[in-house]
Amino acid sequence: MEKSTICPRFEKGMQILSKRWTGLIVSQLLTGPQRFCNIESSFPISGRILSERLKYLEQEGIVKREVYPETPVRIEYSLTEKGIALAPVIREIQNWSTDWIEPAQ
Amino acid sequence: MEKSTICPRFEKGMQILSKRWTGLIVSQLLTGPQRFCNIESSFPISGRILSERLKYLEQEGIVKREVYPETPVRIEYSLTEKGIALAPVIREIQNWSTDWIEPAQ
DNA sequence: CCATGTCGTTTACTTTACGTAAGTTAGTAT
DNA sequence: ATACTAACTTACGTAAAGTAAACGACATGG
Repeated sequence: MEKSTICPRFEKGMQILSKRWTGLIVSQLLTGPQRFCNIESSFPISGRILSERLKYLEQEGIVKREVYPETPVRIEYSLTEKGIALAPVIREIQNWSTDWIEPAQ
Repeated sequence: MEKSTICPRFEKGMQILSKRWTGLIVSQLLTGPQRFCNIESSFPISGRILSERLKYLEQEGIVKREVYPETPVRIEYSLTEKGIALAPVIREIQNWSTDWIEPAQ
């Protein structure tokens, strides 16, 4: 295993996107801000990993976490500008999937 | 962990792209057909995993493996039509990385 | 013939990531 | 007090990935 000959920014971007679930979480948040339990029920991710990923994406400046001290307290996750900028990536993955993945596995 | 409420094709596409290294392998092969050792030296992937991923991508119909019985034997990996169709996805990830990832980590 | 080298791949073993299930905390309702 | 929900967190087992060494096919050189 040697060092890269490719662009480190691209490598880092890929690293984020190729972490399991991050793409789906971003695509889900592109439909609008929402709470933990809503994301959790959108695809078969475990709560433990969703929690871990949201924290990671927050660190990467892609996701924003906001606490609304209502009653009951509401915690809402949304995309930052950096996260919203991933929309074209998600769109292209959707296009490719529609064109090249067979509907029935 | 529950079932998905999202498009299964998109979920499958995401699954492929969010497997570690697949995006980088595809982006490397977009620069042209090449052999194992060349891909291996493009980024810090281990030979064991590169071998595993190429087999996986071949199964998914994204990568094509061709053996040229020269001396020494040459094995060349290239993208299928399905693989080449990933170019816009890779391009958008590159754009996003250029715009949003800081050069020095 | 036997040692040496290369390429792609495989095996054995360790480390890290992920999945499952149960527990925690804070607030609300019954 | 008890029960319930949302959002985590902890503990633990399994699966995936990393490291290092070895393998088989072939070629070359002594």
